[in-house]
Amino acid sequence: MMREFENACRKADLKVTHQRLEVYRELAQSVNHPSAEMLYTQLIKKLPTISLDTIYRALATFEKHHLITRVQTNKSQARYEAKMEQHHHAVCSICGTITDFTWDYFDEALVPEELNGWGIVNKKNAVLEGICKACSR
Amino acid sequence: MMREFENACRKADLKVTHQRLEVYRELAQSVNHPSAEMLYTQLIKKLPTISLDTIYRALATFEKHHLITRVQTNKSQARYEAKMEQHHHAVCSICGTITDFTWDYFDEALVPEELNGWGIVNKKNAVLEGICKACSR
DNA sequence: CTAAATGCAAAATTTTTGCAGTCCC
DNA sequence: GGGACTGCAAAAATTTTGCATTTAG
Repeated sequence: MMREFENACRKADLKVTHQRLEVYRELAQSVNHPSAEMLYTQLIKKLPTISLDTIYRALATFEKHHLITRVQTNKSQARYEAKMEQHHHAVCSICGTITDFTWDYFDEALVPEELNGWGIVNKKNAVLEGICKACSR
Repeated sequence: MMREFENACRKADLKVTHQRLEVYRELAQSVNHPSAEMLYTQLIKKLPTISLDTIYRALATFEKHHLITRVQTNKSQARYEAKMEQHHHAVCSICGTITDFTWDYFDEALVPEELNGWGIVNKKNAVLEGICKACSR
């Protein structure tokens, strides 16, 4: 996985630095779509000298080169994910947890006629909102 | 429309103030899913003494009472809309414009089995990303 | 060696809060 | 009149930037 990432960096003319590798590794291992701050809290344990702005810069760079995705949220903090395969999100309104899921039926659907003149559609995602099992007790 | 809003406020025990009415009116008239800042720029023309924090507070209050919606974006600024009928968004990656559309086929679809154990789904939305007509030249 | 990346500090942006005064109900 | 709301100012939270130094290629 890290091998793939390194190759993607080289292909994009990005230098493979220790910090970038660790930021990516931490993000890829996370299941919780972390923010820059959350990554920082984790990373500083292993890399005591890493700075928050390096993480911001790494994330922005990765996103620009489509190595990671900035997740759509309605919270003030930006959150990220390394998973690039087509998938969707279910967001708990109480705890804010974002759960990934796949939905072939949706992926195969054609966009409505209403959008025919809109432009070029590159990405099509579903966002569900509700209350997760854990919070509904 | 403003009448409806006033009633909704009373039902929610919210005082109907001049500022709140104007914030709501401006948002309801906007087609561009504005941010607090954008609303402020508009509103100050008519209400020279209104402050930005009042707008933030009004928006937060309206959202809490489900009178408006905070739109999911991957930009740092929060954006809002007054339209509460079920609809979806197409976002232009270049200019950031958010276009509303309806999609009955999607609305009627059942969520995938994979999500059966997740919890209670309250809302189901599609977000398309692409390049709008104007930007694709 | 050189351009790009990092760390530090400082600034910019966006949002929230405390408090005194004002206004709706 | 009383509690909710507003405006002001100040703070908090989040993100970006300038610059000297370090590092990957």
